[in-house]
Amino acid sequence: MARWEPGAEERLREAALLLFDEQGFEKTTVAQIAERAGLNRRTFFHHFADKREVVFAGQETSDELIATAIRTQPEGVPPLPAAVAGLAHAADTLYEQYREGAVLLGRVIAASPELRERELVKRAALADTIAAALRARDTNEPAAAVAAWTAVAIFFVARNHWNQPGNNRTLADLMTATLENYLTTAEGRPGGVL
Amino acid sequence: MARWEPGAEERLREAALLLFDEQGFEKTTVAQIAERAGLNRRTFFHHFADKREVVFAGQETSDELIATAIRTQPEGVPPLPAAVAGLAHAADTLYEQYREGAVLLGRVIAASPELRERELVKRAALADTIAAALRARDTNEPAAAVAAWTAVAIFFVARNHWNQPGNNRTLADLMTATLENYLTTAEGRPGGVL
DNA sequence: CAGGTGATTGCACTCAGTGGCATCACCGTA
DNA sequence: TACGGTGATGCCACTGAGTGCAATCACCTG
Repeated sequence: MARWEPGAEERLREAALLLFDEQGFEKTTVAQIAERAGLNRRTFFHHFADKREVVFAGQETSDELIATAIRTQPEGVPPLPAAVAGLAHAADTLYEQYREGAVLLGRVIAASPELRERELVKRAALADTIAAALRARDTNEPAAAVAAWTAVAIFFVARNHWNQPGNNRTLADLMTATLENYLTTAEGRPGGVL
Repeated sequence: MARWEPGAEERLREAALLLFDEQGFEKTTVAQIAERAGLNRRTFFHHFADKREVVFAGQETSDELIATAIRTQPEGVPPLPAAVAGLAHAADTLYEQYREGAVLLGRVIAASPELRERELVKRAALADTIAAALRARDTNEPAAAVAAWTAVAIFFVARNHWNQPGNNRTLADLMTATLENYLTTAEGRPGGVL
């Protein structure tokens, strides 16, 4: 007989998400999360660096995958389409599986300023990864940074659609459409609404 | 004779910046800041909502100014150039005065993850303002969000150059140059005629 | 069976942030 | 001059996040 029930981390994550959804992130204490998971407050901090991390854990963006997906785009492809294509490829591999939990997750994050703040950090890290990959394709530094942030914006705009309860298009599909729409709209031509 | 020395808020800000620069943000306690400013710990929180805010206070982005600057761009101008032009116009009015303090401020923020995190929140708020202004110019929703984040990226890339000790170009000038460079290299349109 | 490993726990601590209340110069008004 | 309101400041006590350290104890290995 095991001394501890297995899956402590998963239990903590689940308890946290439910409590955050019920009471809000700010009104939920780590002690409550631990108690619902049948664990000690101290144990929570052995699994997650802080209270916010429990929401984002498991969403490792796999920098390696994204970077190589961008680097291996055909040579002639300009930076922004290359970044979006690489990101879309990686997104299909990484994100498509989370589809069920994504709605709850999105609601919880949207409801809390502190969690939105942490998500921005993830965004920035993603942008840095993309920018580095673009520089490796000989894009100059300022353009790489700007294109990276544009690609990230496209990713999150697409993800917000993908998150919608009724949606059944793939994330990669939505990203391509968002890029298309952005480029045609930015040029001032009518049409192309996502 | 006044009961209190005037300029408490300014004294707190100055003490905080110096201490952050000397010891780092994380190793500095609010009690230390207050003590150096000759004030009570509690008083600090009467002036600033939290420890991070003392760094960003006074950098109000004046949403109103930016929004109108974007909205009043000539009608034919497409979203991204309109956003950048409006932002550049507002930047000249708002930022050019802070030039002296900007180097120290930049160094302090760059050195602390917590402060970089807070700066991202300001970025996101700026992007929301810009996106709203673009929608008011009849840009469709997804394109407005993407163009807004691109404009913000251009702004911060330009600001990093502007922050450099040797620099003597204006922020607006650098923004225009960054946009120019981005359009010619990143989106794959020869000549960069957006 | 002895010893090491690792997940868990308990305790005590620092520090951010908050709420409530007291203080007291200053200002306007009677 | 007196009086009451205002607002910046100070003090006390509290909650809760996050940390350091040591102890526990099932399980594994030699």
